[in-house]
Amino acid sequence: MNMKEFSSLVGLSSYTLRYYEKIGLLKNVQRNSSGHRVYTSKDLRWIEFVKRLKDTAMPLEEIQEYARLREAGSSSVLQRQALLEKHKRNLIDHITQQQSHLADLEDKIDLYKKGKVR
Amino acid sequence: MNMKEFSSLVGLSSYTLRYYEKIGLLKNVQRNSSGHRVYTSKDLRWIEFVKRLKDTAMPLEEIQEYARLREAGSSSVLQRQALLEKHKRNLIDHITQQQSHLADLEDKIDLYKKGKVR
DNA sequence: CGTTGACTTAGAGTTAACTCTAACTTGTAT
DNA sequence: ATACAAGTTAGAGTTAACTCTAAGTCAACG
Repeated sequence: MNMKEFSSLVGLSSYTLRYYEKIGLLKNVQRNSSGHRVYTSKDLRWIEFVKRLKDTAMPLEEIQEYARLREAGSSSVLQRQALLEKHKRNLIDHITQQQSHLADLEDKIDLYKKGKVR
Repeated sequence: MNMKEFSSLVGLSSYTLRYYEKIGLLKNVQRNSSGHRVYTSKDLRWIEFVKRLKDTAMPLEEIQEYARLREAGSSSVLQRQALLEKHKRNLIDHITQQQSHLADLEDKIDLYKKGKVR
């Protein structure tokens, strides 16, 4: 799969994909005879995973750390699990806080609906 | 209330508070005889509201827009309500997506727990 | 065979949201 | 009175995460 197809498939610009490779988020991307990148379904699954971590507010630096651990092989399995479990706790806290903010926002909108805001 | 007290009460640095004032997020802050800022409980309620919008990922530019509308008085009530209702829809979408990501993350962690990750 | 479009690189530029610095003034404690 | 903490301003610097530019290569099309 070439740059253009992969880019539109994952919804990231070619700039961003090259940037991710540059900072080590995406490794060992294959090249064809003319030096162009060739993406595989393995790259697709990895980028989708990276996107989910990013969308749940994990900094790229921490995703890099996960990538580095993965690169290190089986010996890092426990560290990777711990990293994801920490992220899960953060995510749960985040969702809880967003729900509380939503309730506050609904209260505020109710004041507008009742004409109590001037 | 002086800068230091207000700063620690709202959890924003003095730098940030001055910055918010500079960009028009915080208006008409009172001054004492020596030119130092004096914050009121009205400022406190407003900043807490701003913080909630910010924590729910509303860009400062859009919060500025709300501030501007508020400044314009009663004639902008409907616009402000519409802005908050749009934000509410965004927030609900965000929470839904985060919950879905959480489920995916839990699945991934389960793979680790079952020793299915190498 | 020449243009078009997609690709390559290194490195510069952008954006949002702060965060800090320099130079200075003012209020409080010893 | 003098040190020290806290405040002031304008404007410069930082950070994360892109985003773009310049200069070039390469394959396919008419």
